[in-house]
Amino acid sequence: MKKRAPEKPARRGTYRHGDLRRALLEAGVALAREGGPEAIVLREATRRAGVVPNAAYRHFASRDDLLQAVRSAALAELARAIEAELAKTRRAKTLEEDARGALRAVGRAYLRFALGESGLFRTAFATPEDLGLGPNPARSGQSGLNPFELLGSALDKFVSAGLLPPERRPGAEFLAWSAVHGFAMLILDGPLRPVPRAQLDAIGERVIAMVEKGL
Amino acid sequence: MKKRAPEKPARRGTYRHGDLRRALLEAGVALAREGGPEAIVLREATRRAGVVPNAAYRHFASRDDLLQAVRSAALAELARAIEAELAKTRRAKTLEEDARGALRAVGRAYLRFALGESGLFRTAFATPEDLGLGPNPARSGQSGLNPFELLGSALDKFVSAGLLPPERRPGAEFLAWSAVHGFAMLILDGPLRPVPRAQLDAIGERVIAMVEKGL
DNA sequence: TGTACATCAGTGAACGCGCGTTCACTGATGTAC
DNA sequence: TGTACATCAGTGAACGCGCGTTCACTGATGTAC
Repeated sequence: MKKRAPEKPARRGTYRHGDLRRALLEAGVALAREGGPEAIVLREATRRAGVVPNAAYRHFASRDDLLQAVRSAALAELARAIEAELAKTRRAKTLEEDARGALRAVGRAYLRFALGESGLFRTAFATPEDLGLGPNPARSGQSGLNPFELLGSALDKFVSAGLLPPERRPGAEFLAWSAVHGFAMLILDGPLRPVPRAQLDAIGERVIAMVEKGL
Repeated sequence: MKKRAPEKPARRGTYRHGDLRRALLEAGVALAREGGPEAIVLREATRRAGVVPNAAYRHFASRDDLLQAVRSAALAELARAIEAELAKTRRAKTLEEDARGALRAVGRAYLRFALGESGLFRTAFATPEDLGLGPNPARSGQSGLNPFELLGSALDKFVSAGLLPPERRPGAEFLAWSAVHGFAMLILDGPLRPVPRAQLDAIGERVIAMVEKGL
């Protein structure tokens, strides 16, 4: 029984909103954070922005257009989370330690984001029109790399360190990504949901170790 | 622009249907096969069964009740697919070869099912109330084992063959499952969707190899 | 074997829901002269 | 500096959609006597 805000706009004072596009996008991100992609509801976003429902159409062509914008924002937030974890781990003594550290950091950050921001995580992977492995500033962190590219650069280090034969480098992203992504999915809407967090973290470490060893 | 069947029941002759519960379940499975869990629509199932919409409530408490029944059927079908693949691979010379063969069979069947029956696959993992790793005849194949248990028994062979230290056996299902499940998800509604099938199969083999090596 | 009756599977009609989206509008802003 | 006007952001009202679900009903079946 959610209390429902009145359909009419909240008080605003000015006739013009000023920055409605940004307000709608932020409302969309908030909705996604709270309830995943299906919680991104045009009318609710306009309610939160204090504006009449159809006003959204000045800034987004459709509900899906808003969804895709939120999705990009979610990917960018994931990229920043990975970057932050990488920054904590930098500077190992050997190339090998450095490479291993980077891959584990990417994996850990990915899993932490999936569990801690599950709404945004699910939104980031909501069935997309543009699948977007390629460079895209709207989906990148401060480094200008998106999550996929960040994983790729960790794998490049594996090659540099001699831990991964160059001929197995192409496509290696998908191996690592599959393991960690699958684990996240089994938790988020799969059979691992009831397992307590501490135990999940332990299995998560094993998943990452499996990738490291199995690549 | 789907053509819409008339809401009124198709001709039937008899007032009683005879086996409406089964008919609704089968319609539900067909819908899931065609379009995944969200395609399981009560009214459409009753249309296909040639019955008025509310007749469904004689046999299912709600739409979700039907969904869960379809979900169990989908899991059972997955179990049978795995069993079929296992049956093809049986009888290797050594325990070791046998174990590896079993694990690869499970992985291959899982991926083939995910790609070939993506609607049922997604339904099998639609967010569940009963998460169901435990034994459940409605979700099992001929062996009486459900998909999770079939994976488990392949891993038991790894332990018997000395390929996996017994202390790492608990939870090993989740490692293997994560990798293969994640790969399936990246294809079904993730960034691997546009990749051609042949290439996916190749990466799939590498994912399974990673699990085998990384466990 | 025949009839009365309880059972309950399927019918008929109707709800409310909240959404995305369209249309014709109004009124604030900023630019051209 | 002052006014006329085009622009276009936000308003107001309304749709249709198809769904899941509820209610009071009808009519076939099978069982008890």
